[in-house]
Amino acid sequence: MSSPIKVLLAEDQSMVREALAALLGLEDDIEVVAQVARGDEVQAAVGAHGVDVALLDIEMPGCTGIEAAARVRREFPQVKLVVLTTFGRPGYLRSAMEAGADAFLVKDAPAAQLAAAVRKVLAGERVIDPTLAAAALAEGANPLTDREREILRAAADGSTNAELAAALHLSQGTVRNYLSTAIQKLAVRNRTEAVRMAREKGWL
Amino acid sequence: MSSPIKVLLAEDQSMVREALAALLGLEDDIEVVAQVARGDEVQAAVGAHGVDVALLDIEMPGCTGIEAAARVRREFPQVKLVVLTTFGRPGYLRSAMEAGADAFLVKDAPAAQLAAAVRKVLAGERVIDPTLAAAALAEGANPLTDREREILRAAADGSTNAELAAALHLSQGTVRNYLSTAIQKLAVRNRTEAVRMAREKGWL
DNA sequence: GCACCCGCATGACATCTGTCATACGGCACT
DNA sequence: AGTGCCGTATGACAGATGTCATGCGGGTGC
Repeated sequence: MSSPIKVLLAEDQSMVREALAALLGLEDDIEVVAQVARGDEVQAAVGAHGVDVALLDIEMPGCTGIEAAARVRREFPQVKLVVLTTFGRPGYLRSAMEAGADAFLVKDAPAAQLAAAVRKVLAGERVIDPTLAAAALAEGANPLTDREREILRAAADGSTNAELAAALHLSQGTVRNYLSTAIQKLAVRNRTEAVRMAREKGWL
Repeated sequence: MSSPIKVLLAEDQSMVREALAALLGLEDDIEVVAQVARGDEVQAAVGAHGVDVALLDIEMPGCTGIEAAARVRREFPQVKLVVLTTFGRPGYLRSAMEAGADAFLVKDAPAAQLAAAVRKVLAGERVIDPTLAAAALAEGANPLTDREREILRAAADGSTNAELAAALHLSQGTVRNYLSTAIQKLAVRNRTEAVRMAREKGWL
């Protein structure tokens, strides 16, 4: 074996992050050289430590792991990217792949797959749960327009049409039209269900 | 040192669970003797392994860690209970304490606190984040009645009044009345905000 | 150039939601 | 026995929400 694989860990919950570090630390050929708790610190840390593989959680403050992946891919194209997430949402998988991820793992997969994925991506392989890949292909692409997504996201907290209109500088009628088309595209019956559905699919 | 502290780990995401096990495994005086992925498997596992400390995540299939804690407390009063959660919701802390938990940790606390908490509860101490304890005391108890909570929970997925009425065998007007009083108690302006607020407080 | 989609807007209409007053039986506490 | 809260219910009303038709300007693709 030559020098160990240098890994960066990005995950906002300290306890989980450090636990994953402990797990990877058990492997002789892997060394966790950096840990960050925010998406917007990933890029700098990758640059500073000569990282081979970046392990990115999706849900993080600062920016999402997917956004972070895209940035690293642009600036350091040789760095391998593993996206790790709690939720196996097909839409997440799709965006992760579009951002240039080499592997996509869900946190309820067995722990052994983590180290295995690190080694595989370094060998040039891609690692994706086949079930999830099938689901992502089956459900097709996100049918929502940018505006519809924006409004759904803003409506998620229970804001009224009037508040949405004010926040997004739109007329109230326009807000209602967008919500209405989103509701139809998602085949649901009101904004609450629309938000739930979009979240579930990873389209939000 | 006598024999190591026997710990049970209950957490549904395998990767996180096994990572936490790796973390605790680094400690000489702690041994993870059992791992379960469901709340309803905790009780049996505690009985089968002569566990000293049970480490319970709240969000789990089967039953919640809090419910599991209450059951273990009833059947095995000498077992120490550490509740571990992603969300530092004051209402969760309150219910965990009422269920008989000895410690309450949030996952974004430093990893070192985990092993420390295990040792402390075994020594008879209680471990609670002081900030969270203050918040729990400041906000008072859950103001919602059983029925209100039940209806809020059912309304969370975007069901209409008619559906709620059918599901809960109530008249539509009654559903609206309950939602209305819940909305007022939570000082919000519609059901969506009410659900969000109740979730945030850990009252749902 | 012409279709087509997107973003934006208005107005009208039907339905859903939230509020309020009021009522009754049951239970708990005084 | 009286007071008060909870669960349940009804009816009426105002305001929010969802749908539909229609319109306009800008961009993209053929």
